[in-house]
Amino acid sequence: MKIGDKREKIIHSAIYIFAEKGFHEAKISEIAENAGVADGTIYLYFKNKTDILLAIFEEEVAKIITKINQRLITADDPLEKLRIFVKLYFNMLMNNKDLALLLQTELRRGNEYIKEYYEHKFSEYLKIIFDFITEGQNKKIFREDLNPDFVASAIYGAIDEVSRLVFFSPDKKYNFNLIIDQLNDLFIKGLVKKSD
Amino acid sequence: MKIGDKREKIIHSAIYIFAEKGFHEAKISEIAENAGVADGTIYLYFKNKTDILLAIFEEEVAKIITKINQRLITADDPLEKLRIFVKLYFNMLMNNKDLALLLQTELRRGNEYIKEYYEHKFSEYLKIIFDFITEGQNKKIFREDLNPDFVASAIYGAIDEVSRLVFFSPDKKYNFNLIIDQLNDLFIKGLVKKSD
DNA sequence: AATTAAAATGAATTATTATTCATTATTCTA
DNA sequence: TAGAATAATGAATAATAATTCATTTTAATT
Repeated sequence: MKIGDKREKIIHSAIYIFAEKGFHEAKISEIAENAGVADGTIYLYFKNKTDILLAIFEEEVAKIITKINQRLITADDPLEKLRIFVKLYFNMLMNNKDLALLLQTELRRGNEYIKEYYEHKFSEYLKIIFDFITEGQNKKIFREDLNPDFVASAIYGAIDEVSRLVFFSPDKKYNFNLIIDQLNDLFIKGLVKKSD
Repeated sequence: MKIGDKREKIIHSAIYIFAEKGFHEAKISEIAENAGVADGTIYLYFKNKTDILLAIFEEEVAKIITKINQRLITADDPLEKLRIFVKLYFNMLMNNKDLALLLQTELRRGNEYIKEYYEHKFSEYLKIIFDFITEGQNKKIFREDLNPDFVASAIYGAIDEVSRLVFFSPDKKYNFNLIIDQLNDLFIKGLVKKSD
């Protein structure tokens, strides 16, 4: 086994077990078993249980933010940026269910260690949206009367909750592209029927 | 002290402590101390720690749903129902910060005991929105191409996340009525500037 | 192949807290 | 008001699970 592989394995087992049971109900011994290592081995790679959670946030969230930002700089129309963001972010959630559930539950906790992280890193997420909203307002494409902070939170929260609808309706077969289009449509055009 | 008062006191202390620390970090002894009773007393009113959490969900969420439904039947325009819902629900979150934080964190957990509750009771929330959305579509007020399930989740998630923005920006003084108006505006008219 | 160094193990330890229950206080009843 | 019944207490118990570390295994070096 390559160096570094073991750490990766532990991280991925932890994402899975944390998502499955929640941080506190997840036992180190379960993570170790799932990763195929001994309990003690985990402590060679991580200071303690919390340290695993923080490593997941630090590393995995950073990957996502980087990926989204890289894609967004290829567009310059704010409307297109919104569409790209919704598509990328929603698809990312769908393709990383365990990580998504973990972020959605544990990132919300009030724990001191997480709170610090939350306030710092989570705002980067919102900043991505905030930026193309204000850009759109400056370019007179988006309405200027809406506070971009509220809009950023609203869009983020909406995507998040719709992803949970999908996760918790395992019986239903959803068309992800349809969901993405409809979310964009709702944000862009609103609910009300156009009088044409 | 009146009969029943003690149970109420424990419930309210639990809401406070659970919201502050999270369910698992909250100690029975802390809840007892805050409520001004002995640790053992809590077990005269509740089977165990989880039972307190479930009681909070059962009782407090039921109150909210009842209140919203009672108010909604006084309106018949779906657009007005949307406005009423957003206003009532957002204000409820603002006026019950501890309960709001508790619902937002613990209701998302994957625990078996909560999952059962979540799937049953949480859907009642979404059903409220779902109903006036479909009503609006049937009356040709709302666009019919949007899946009302997605819209319900999106609206719920948006309000929830904006409430967290407010909770976690204690320095900023937000005008709640402005937020409510802007949320409604976003849902109803969308982001894009009207070409007039 | 022998020696040293690094990595991994998992049983034992430790710390934490939910829960119990023998005891005490309070309230009710006749 | 005495005696029974009910409610409350909180120190002791029990259960759980994170963490440690003496020992073993594997890898690297000469």
